[in-house]
Amino acid sequence: MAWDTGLDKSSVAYAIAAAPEHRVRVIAGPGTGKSFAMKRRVAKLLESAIVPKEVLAVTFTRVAAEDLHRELQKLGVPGCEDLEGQTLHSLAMRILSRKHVLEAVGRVPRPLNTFETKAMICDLAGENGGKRKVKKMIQGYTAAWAQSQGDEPGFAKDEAEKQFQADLLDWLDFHEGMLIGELIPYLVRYLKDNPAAAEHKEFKHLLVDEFQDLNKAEQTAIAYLGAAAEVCIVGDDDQSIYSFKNAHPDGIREWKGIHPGCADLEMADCHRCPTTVVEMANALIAVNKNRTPRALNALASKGPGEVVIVQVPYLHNEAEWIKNKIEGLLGAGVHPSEIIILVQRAVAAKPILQALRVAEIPAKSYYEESQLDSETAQMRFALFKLFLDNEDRVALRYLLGSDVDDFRCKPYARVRKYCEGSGDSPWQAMNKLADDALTLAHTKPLVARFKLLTEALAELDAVKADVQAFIDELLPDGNEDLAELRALALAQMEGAETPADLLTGMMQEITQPDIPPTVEEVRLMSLHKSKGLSSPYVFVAGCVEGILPPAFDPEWSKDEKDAALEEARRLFYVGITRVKADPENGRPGSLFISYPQQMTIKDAYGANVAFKTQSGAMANLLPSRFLNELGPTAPKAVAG
DNA sequence: GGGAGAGACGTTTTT
DNA sequence: CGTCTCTCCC
Repeated sequence: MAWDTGLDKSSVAYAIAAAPEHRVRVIAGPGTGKSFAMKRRVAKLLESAIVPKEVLAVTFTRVAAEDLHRELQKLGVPGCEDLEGQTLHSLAMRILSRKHVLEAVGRVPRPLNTFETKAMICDLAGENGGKRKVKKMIQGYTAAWAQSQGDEPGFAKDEAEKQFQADLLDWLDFHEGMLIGELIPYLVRYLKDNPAAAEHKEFKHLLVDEFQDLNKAEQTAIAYLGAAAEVCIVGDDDQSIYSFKNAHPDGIREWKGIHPGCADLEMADCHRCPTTVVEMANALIAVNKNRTPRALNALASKGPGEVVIVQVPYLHNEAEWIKNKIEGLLGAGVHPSEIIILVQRAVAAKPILQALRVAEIPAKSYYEESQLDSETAQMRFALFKLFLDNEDRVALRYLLGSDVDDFRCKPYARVRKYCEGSGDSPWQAMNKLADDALTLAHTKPLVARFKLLTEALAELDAVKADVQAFIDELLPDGNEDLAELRALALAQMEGAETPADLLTGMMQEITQPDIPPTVEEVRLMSLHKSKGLSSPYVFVAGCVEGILPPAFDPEWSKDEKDAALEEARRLFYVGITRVKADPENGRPGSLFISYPQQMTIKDAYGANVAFKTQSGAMANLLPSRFLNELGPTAPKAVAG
């Protein structure tokens, strides 16, 4: 198929695919068909004899990257099977792992899993004012990196922070690991310090999706990688919802000004939502002051759709109402996978999931704790890493303390001190201690723990030739906490000849549980996770002040509060524009917005929902202010 | 290194 | 309101 097959020459999609400029910015509202346009642009590139390896298509989330990848595979243009859709993080990992880059950067790109950082936090807590302070300062450190352009983080405002930063870097250096938040900044620093590096010319074409979700460091990485290439960025500042990772809508707004001669294109026809929803979304987002005025075009062919706004007395009534509605839909022949429920808080999601389960409606909640999060599973996973590489210092450090609250930080500090003096690695030192070739005071429990670990490793080693036996040993059948991890390993078994082959797939799964592309259930998720999805039946539940928008930190300035409020409004905007109209197939596009009058004080505290008054054990809630901002086309709220 | 009692804090998320 | 964290004491 030629890249322009069926493309109207006057359409924006055609203009995007064909834009000859070296810099192209596309602002594409929800449901306007940006992936379609991007695909066509890639197809055109391939047809003009561009080598797939020289095309870099990146997005911010893995789900989006996989979508993009799948879409690119389907192009049907020669070479498309070699195209990759990837996240910026996976690209950074790949580049930082190259030998010459490793040497230039001087840090090992071995990212710490969240559970592994717990050991690090304990090690750093003693000297740095406790765990809470340490966590805060880690946050500050990565935030400073994220906001920087690849200079030294330099966030240390006082002696305490300076000391902490030095300790943190020492720890990471000694343990040969990296914080996830350091990956992109170190890539940037490498590119900045090595202007002659081949990586600057690795790509001839960059396509960046969801540009509004990139933080400053990520934007800078793109700028370096794309300096000698043609760059096309796509995004929508009205859908910028990741300020907590320091992404900022200004990045995409200012991009045009930074690149003179940049083609600036806009996709505004909403091919997804029913007209009522488009009009509501337009009214809502227009309330934001800090934005370029712009509106989605509603397409009459989509029909008006169906919108219901309902208030219920209690949180559990909301669950009940949603369940009843869904039962009705399923009875009318709707498939569960056509329904998504968006809730911004786990407490609000829980009763809904329960109600659906009781009614035997297949449902999946992305708030549900996965077995992979259990401590048992994490320890087994770390043990696996240590088995594959005894010198994995992060894994060893974690395992040496993972069975106790303080991670044995004091005895471990003695071992580390010995290592730094002698040049031994922790693995070597622990072996000497275990063999009585070395004695260090107050390390008995630590050594006892190490002996348990080496026994476990020896048992794994004895069966390593047989992958099935290996899995049985590492993840024994019948252990409830390990069932999921075991299933995962068994699923990877096909084609895995050695234990090492197993790791890659499992690693992926444990660190970032997949959202499968095809689902059979009703899905419950946060508004963030819903980005990129669309569905004929969308519920947005728990629309009360304190959740949507969330409560403001009293420490914030007026500007900070305004920014948070505008982002929350964008989040709601993203949520309601998930609705997909398909009138020809009996799917008009339905949006159900619900909110309870009361929830228990316990839930309110837990979810950080602000409330002023209470009646008995119940907190009185206020309807979200956004419900009044949906304009004249929004139906009146009804009691449910 | 463990237990009791007081105080802080609570959301969304990227490898 | 509950859970995690810190301090103090043995």
